[in-house]
Amino acid sequence: MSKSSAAVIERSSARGRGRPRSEQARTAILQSTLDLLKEVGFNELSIESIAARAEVGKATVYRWWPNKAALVIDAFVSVVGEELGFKSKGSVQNALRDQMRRWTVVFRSPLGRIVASVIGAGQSEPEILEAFREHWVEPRRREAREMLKRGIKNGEIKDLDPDTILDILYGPLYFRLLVQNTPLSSDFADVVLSAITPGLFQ
Amino acid sequence: MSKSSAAVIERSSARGRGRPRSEQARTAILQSTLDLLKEVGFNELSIESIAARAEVGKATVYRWWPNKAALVIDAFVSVVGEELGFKSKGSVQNALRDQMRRWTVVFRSPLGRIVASVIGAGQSEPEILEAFREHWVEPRRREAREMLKRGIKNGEIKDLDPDTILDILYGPLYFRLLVQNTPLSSDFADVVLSAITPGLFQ
Amino acid sequence: MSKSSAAVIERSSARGRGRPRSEQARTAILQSTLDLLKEVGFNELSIESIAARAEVGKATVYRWWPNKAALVIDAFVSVVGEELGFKSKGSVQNALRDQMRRWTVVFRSPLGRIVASVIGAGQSEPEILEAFREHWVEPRRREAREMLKRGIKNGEIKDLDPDTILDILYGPLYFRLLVQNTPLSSDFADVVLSAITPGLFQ
Amino acid sequence: MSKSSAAVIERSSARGRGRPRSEQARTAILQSTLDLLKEVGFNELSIESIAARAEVGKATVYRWWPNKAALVIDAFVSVVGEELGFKSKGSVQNALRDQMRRWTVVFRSPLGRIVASVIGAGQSEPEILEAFREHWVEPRRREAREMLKRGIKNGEIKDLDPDTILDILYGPLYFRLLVQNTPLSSDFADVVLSAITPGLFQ
DNA sequence: CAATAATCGAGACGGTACGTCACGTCTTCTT
DNA sequence: AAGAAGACGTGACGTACCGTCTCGATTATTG
Repeated sequence: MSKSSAAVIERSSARGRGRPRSEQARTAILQSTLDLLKEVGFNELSIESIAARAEVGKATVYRWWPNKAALVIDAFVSVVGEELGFKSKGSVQNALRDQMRRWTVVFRSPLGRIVASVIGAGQSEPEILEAFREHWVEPRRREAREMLKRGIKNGEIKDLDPDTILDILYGPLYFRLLVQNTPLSSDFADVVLSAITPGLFQ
Repeated sequence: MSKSSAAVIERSSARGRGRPRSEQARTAILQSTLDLLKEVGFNELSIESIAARAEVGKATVYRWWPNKAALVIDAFVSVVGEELGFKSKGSVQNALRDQMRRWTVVFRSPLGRIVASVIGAGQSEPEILEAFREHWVEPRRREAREMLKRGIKNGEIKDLDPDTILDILYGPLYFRLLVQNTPLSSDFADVVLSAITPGLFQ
Repeated sequence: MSKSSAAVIERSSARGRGRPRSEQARTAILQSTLDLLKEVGFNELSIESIAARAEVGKATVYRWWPNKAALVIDAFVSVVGEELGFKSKGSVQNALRDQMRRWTVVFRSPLGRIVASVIGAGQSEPEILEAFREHWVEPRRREAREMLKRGIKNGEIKDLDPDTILDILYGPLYFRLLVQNTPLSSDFADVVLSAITPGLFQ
Repeated sequence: MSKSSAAVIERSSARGRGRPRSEQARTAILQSTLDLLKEVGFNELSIESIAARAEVGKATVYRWWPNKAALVIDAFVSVVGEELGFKSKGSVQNALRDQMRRWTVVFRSPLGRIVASVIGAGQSEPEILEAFREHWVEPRRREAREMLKRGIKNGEIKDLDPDTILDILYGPLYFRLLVQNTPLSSDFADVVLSAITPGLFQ
């Protein structure tokens, strides 16, 4: 979390001569963005209101983020913690169940609405989607892929492409997050995993 | 197409005294909306540009649709054909495979981008999501549910909630449509179905 | 005065199809401009404040005037009455004295500060100066030139270029208006005319 | 040039402890100001662009000049040479003709545009006008006044207030400089002087 | 067949937010 | 202490659309 946005905005960077960037302004902007994102959603979110709430000049926002999309991504990334990693030490199956359940919790929280907003905004702005994949999907997939590969190697699960497996497992959760046809309960995670279990585990 | 917008705009059948609504204007507006939706996405879509392209007064748009969302929904609904119904007459499994494959084709077409735009826009505007479910998801689910119930009754598939099954089957397709991490090939439909088969079919 | 600004902004103009221009808005904008011009001067004058005071959208200002300069000129011209024409019916000499005296009065009034502002602004923006000459200098010169030509024809004054004569007569008044080294009294007009009399009248 | 800016900025002769003021920076700033004043005029002149062109920190400009007006005045004063003094040793009339001709040359030069800019800027900012009178008008008037008084005393010219005479003689030149209705030729100086001669010289 | 009435296009209206620019101030390191 | 660099909060710029409104013109039904 600490230097999360460094991935998007190159700070540090040789320490130039002028007045250094205000960390306070940066934090206030990201926080205001998150707050407003939750309150009004991406479409109604205006740079003007972000700057006003952060008590910051509009130009300071534009100095560091080229557009609303980049700012939203950065705010989003800055808040993405480690709470979604795999914690179970047991079988692959247990680890998956445990983590999928935790995702349903996250998806029901305000962070879930932000994730949905970001994917939604990404449908109009490719770079948002790109950043979403890079900063949200990929970091989680990296870990999951390793675990699945281990499972494949030790014969616990069938030899399928790990990314395909993950699309199948998490796709339904995203579907309910985004389409909201049915509430996203923890049970749903269990059902999805159970349904896939015979086809996945040997 | 005929009664498409009737769902949103209740046109009086009483046939008042004045000049009747111009069918040409209505069609041109919906078509311009679809075209621009494909070109620039929902966020960058402006009523101003729609009216200009349709060669129509802005007030004519506002007279018939209360906001951009309603217009997009109506345009979307007007273009949703019947081409996505179940056609196979064989087993449930074959019908599913056949239709899932056809969905990947649709999702790769311009209509796929529109579906994605509508879901995306729906993340900020609940009524768009509501309309998406009502006019897109539900009509297709109705048919699919019947088929699954038949499969359950005749013992071909396990006794699970049909909607849950459909979320599991189609969720991954929507995931790829929306997140675009991997191209949506027809093979993917087969893989999803295969993976779910042992857990679904008895 | 009534349709004075028509010279700058072409109104009337065949009566297009759309909603007609709001005369009320136009008047309020010109009046606000004059008021603010007197209060803060040309440099500190902002379109934003003009629009706010006129209770008008900023875009309405920009729709009709390309920039601050054009607006100031138009406001300026709209207030230029006929009070500066030649009224005396006697000799050319009497007419000149009478009018030069009246100019010193005008130059000491708020209108004088506006004239000075316009000339001042014109030093940075050529089109302001152009408009000043066209809408202020030239209309007055036309009349004066005729009178001088009559005086030359009937032998009252020497045969010099009328514009040169007028530059000599009015230049000193403008000098005091602009440089403000000495207050512009009516007496000064008399002194200038007296000094030039032996060289001008035969 | 040497003590030019002393009039505006009182530089301490006490020679404080720290790094002394950079003469190079001061010169570069004044030169950039003059250059840009010629190029874009007073209104479009920005401290930002002056500092950039002088390759100087913005704060360095603000440290020594309180505002744009003071800087322009200082730059203007720094460039005002002695080349406009009276050189002719003959009659007052010859001296005036000679000098007025030289003024038309100056007014057509870049310095003429600067003089015009300064007077123009002075219409919005009184201190500029004040400085213009003090540093430009008055030094020249001092000399001219003496000469006129001599002429009055020896009977060459009539007993009129010298400043009034000078306003009458130079007003028309300033008028053409500022209003630009007619090019400022040397001939014009002769015409003005000739026209005033019978009323001025005995 | 005229009168009435709702629609149409066009486009101006008061607004809001955009992204940019310069303001004058400040904070850092360098000279 | 002064310099350059450059970030800061502020506020106006000129533009694009918003959703509303007023026009003249058009096209129906109704008396």
